[in-house]
Amino acid sequence: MGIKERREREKENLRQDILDVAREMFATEGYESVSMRKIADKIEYSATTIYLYFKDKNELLYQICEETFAQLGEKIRAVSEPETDLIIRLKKGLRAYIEFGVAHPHHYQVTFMSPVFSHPTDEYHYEGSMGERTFNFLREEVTNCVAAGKLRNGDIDAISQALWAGIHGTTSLLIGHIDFPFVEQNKLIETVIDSMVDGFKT
Amino acid sequence: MGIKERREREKENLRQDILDVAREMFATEGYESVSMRKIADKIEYSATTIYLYFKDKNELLYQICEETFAQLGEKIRAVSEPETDLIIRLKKGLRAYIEFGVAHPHHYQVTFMSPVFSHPTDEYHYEGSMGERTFNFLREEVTNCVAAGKLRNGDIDAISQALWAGIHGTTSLLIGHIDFPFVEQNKLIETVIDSMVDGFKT
DNA sequence: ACTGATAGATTAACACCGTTAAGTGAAATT
DNA sequence: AATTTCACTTAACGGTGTTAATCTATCAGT
Repeated sequence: MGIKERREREKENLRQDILDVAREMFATEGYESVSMRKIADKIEYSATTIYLYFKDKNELLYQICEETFAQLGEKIRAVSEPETDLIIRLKKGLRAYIEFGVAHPHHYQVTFMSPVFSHPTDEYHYEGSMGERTFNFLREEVTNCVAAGKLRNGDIDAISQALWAGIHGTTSLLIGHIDFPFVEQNKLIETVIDSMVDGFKT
Repeated sequence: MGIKERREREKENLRQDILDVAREMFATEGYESVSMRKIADKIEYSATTIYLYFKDKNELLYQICEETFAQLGEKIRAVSEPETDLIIRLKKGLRAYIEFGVAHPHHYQVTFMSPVFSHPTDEYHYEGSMGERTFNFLREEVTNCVAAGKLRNGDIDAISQALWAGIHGTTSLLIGHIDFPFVEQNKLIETVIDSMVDGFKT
C-alpha cells in the first residue's frame, strides 16, 4: 500500500521544487520581476500548476520569507552564542543581522521591506511568526544584558525595538540607496551599533 | 502674440493636474496599485496622454518624490530652526523626520523605500538631488554640534549617516510592520533618538 | 474486465498592466 | 486655400496574476 505514499512524496517533491526555484529567482531578480509563468517555465510545468500548491503568488513569497527568517535567526545564534561577554555578544548579533541583509538584499527586501499593508491572509497574526521569534532572540539578549547590569534598566521592549530600528535602518539604507556616498560599510555599521548600545549603557 | 503663451500655460496646467492626481492616488493607494489608466480616468484624458508629459510611470513617481523631499526638508527646517540649543535642535529635526514619514506613509514608502535598483534614468546621479539636499541639512546640524563641542569629534559623515539609519529604520518599521506590538510610538521615537544622540555625546 | 470516480495537470480565457505606433482633427503658419 | 504642426486618441503588443473548464491517467468498486 506504499503507492499512496509515493504519490504523496511526489507531490511534496514538486512543492519543494517550486519553492526552490522561486526562492532562487526572487533572490536574484526580485519579487516583482519574477512572474508565475517564468517560475513555471523553469520547473517545466504550466503556470497554473503552481496554484495547486500555493494559494497565490503572495503565499509563495510568504513561505520563502519564513525560511529567510529562520536562516537569519540561525546565523545570529551561531555568531553570538559562542561569545561570553554579553555586550560583545549583543553587538555581534546586531552586526550579523545587518550583514545577512546586505548579503541577501532581495531576500531582505522581500522579507522586511515588502509592500506595506499586504499580508498572506486576512487571519494573519503576528504572534508565533518567524519574525517574532527572531525579534524575541534580540529581546532576550537585551534582557540578559540588563539583568547583568551591563545595560541601563529601562523599558526592555523599547530598547530592543530601538536597536531593531537601528539595524533595520542601516540594512535597508545600504540595500536601497546604492548611489548614496556612504562611508565605508564596516565603519557605518560599527558607528550605528556602538552609538546605540553605548547609549543604552548604565 | 500672447496666444503661444496661453497654450504654454495650458500645457503646464495639464502637467500639474497629472502630478496632483498622481500624488493623491500614490499617497492613498500606493504606487503599484495605481495604473496609468486610472490616473488618466481621473483627469479625463486618455492614458497615453500622460506619456506626452512624462517619460514613463517611473518619472512621474520621481517628480513626486522630489516634491516630498522638499516638503520634508521644509518641515524639518521649520521645527529645528527656532531652537537655539544645538542638541535639542538636532533631536527635534530627527523627530520631525520620523513624524513626517509616519504621517505620510505612502509618500515615505515611495520616496525612501521604493523598489531596489530602479532609478528614473541611467544618467541619474545622486549629486544635487533633493535626497542629498535633505541629508546635507542633517549633516550640517551634526557639524554644528561637533563644532560647539556638543558631540564627539568623530567622523561627521559616519555620525550623520548613522543617525539617518536610525530614523529611517524607525520610520519604516512603524510604517511597514503595523501588526507588530510596538511600544508606544513616542516612547520608541524618543528611545531611538536619545540613545543615538547621547551615544555620540562627548 | 468494465465502469465510474478521483485528482493532477493543462489549455483557454478574463481583466488588467505599461508602453508604443499609427491615426485624427483642429489650430497655426505659409 | 493649402500645408504643416501638434495635442490628443484609438488600436495594438506583449506581458501580468488568476479562474474556469477540460483533459487524462490512475484508482476503486462491481
